Amino acid sequence: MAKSGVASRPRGATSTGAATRQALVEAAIETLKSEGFAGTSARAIATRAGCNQALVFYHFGSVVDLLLAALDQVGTRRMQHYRAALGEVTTPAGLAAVAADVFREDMDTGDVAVLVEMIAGSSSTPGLGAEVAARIAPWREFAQSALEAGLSGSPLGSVLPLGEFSHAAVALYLGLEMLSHLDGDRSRATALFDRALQVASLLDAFTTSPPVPAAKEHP
Amino acid sequence: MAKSGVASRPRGATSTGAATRQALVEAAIETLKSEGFAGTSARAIATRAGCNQALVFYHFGSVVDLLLAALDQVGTRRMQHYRAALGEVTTPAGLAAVAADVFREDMDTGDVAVLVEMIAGSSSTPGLGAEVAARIAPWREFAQSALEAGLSGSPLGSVLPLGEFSHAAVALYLGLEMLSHLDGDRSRATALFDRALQVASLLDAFTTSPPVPAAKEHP
DNA sequence: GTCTATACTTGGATAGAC
DNA sequence: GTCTATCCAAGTATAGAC
Repeated sequence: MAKSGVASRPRGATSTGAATRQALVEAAIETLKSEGFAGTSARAIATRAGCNQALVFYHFGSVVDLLLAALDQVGTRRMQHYRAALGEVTTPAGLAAVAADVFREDMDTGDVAVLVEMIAGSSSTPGLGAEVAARIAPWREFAQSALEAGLSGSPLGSVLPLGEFSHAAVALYLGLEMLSHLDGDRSRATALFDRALQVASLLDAFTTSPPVPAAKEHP
Repeated sequence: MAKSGVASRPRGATSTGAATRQALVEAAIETLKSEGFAGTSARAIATRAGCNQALVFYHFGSVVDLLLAALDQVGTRRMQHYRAALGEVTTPAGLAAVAADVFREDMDTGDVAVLVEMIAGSSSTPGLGAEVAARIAPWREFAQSALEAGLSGSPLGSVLPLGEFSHAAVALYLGLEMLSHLDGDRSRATALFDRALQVASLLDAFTTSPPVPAAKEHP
């Protein structure tokens, strides 16, 4: 009911405040990445957003609610990107290649660190755990559909227990991010994805891939 | 220097203070498990230990130093237990059975949650990351020797890149704990270990190996 | 060694001026 | 919508009595 239409805002004013709202979300994300859950206070966020601490409570009511909004943002952002990257993946090697790519990006952006910090931080705030869990669930579903897509051509697809594998995939992803972030060394994780690509390519070779209309990739 | 010998303590006195020191470490562990890194303050720990908040600083100098002592304690404790459980494992199925057992225990005790909280909490305190990383390293080494032991009889042992796999194993372990702890649902993780046991048993069957003593217990 | 008391800092949250 | 000012709770850490 508030937040209503058209917003006849005065000349030159800094928009409707939606801009600062967005700035706060973005600042919350960055603060979670670099300072962790324990270091992400209303003051720290506001400073990074270049605005006043009180605005956190005006726009979001509380710090944790802002943090959840940040988690939502990073979630939908990454999910869109993952879906696009998954694109026309139909083979194990294709899946592995995309996974390696995407993981490398996630190391660079640090987006997954936001997830990790929110999960670990959940223990300290009553009720937060359930909220975070609800926002993690889609990732498991996505992982499963990715596995299905990548193994659709392979006999493995109908044999492997994809429900359990998808859970493992999410867990592994989070664990790798956590360890890489800890010592700042992503080489171990990338080496692992390289290896996965090798194995997947081997799988491809064993699978008679009949149609596969020579992809529409462009160089 | 300090902490010197023999401590001719008065009759009936509560030992030399080593007892409260230990109580503080134990309380720190429990607080990390239930309140998370962000919720683990000197006051919270002292309350749980049944002593005064000032003793944290008397015995450990700072909260983070106590937390690191707690991490050490949980680390050596679990490492001892893991080594014992690994015992005479020489086959994939044996390894999988032990791993499932041990993970189930870790879910119950929550010891791995301490690791996870410390890793995630590292971001918020300068210098803590390196300390924690140093204490994680032994786990990767242990995982590797466990894999070597479990695959010693199998041709897989000489083919698989154990260095990379051990890193993945640690990451997976941490990730599974994190997710299980989040929604309080350990069924997904245990289902996964059950599945691993099936696969490992299959591997055993393909490997002509001498009579092997069966796993110690089964449901 | 352990406690009480206290100094100082930071954080969450609200009221009110602009 | 945004800022200043402020209240209050909680945290780290130290000093000093017992």
